[in-house]
Amino acid sequence: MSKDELSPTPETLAKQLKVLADPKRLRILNLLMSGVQCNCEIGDSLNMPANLISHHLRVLRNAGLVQVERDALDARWVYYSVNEEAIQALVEAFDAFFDLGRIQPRHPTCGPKRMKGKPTKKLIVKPL
Amino acid sequence: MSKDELSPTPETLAKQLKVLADPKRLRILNLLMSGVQCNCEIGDSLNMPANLISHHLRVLRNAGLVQVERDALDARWVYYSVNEEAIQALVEAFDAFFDLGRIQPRHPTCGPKRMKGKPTKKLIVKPL
DNA sequence: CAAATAGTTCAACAGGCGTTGAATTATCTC
DNA sequence: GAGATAATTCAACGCCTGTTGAACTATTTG
Repeated sequence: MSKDELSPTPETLAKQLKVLADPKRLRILNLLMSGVQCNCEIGDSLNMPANLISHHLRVLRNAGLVQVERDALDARWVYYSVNEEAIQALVEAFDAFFDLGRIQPRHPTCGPKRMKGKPTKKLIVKPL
Repeated sequence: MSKDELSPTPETLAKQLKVLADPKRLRILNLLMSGVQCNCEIGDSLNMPANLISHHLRVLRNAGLVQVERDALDARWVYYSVNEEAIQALVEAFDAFFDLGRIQPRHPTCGPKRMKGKPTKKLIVKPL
């Protein structure tokens, strides 16, 4: 049985995917899921300038995918971590949208006029 | 037990998500999964010019997410359909990358110097 | 208080890409 | 063959955004 969550609208899903559709942001997320959290550590691993990391982390934070903490002993250090609930919700939305169970058989309302009687028969022939 | 597929590299996943991170392309995919397949029908449903639809369908086709057929009786009509195997693989890659089971406990290699002994204790305090 | 450190913010540039309108191709009808 | 139809391709514009370097804030150290 396929998932019974209602799939999100294309607009909202596209907005979330736009945040993820960047290699460096995904590399940052990848590190965060591996337990790396210090901002400077991310910069070292990815060979990225600190300000660029700040920028991408801000995008991820605005999307609610990432959380921030400050070190209690030395407030200059900040630690980022993945928001598990948000990731969970995102995966569910993605899976619901692309659930293969949603795929319906073809039912075109247009096409050659003479096909009016039985419009949904064999097609193919030339793959273009 | 979580999925045992190895998660894709951030670069390859970002490339695939870039294709999906567009509202109109997602709306097209949404229609294709609902059984609508005629190019003109998509244009009617979405109030989009035909050439723009062609453009987006090309992007989706280059990504392998969509297939094309021509009408056997009237070759002017083309019908698009979702490539189920590609969608399946995409969902699996997405789920594998964002599998919460991948999340490791924090193990920072940097931080305040005096914390050298036990670096991974309580932090939080100010949410910034 | 001055210097150093971790991180953020700002301004500006450059490339990519979605959008648009017109031209082009391919096919079918009369 | 002429005209109509479905779709694609082409050229051009404009905006969004990732990137860069410098300035700025906040905090800690000596």
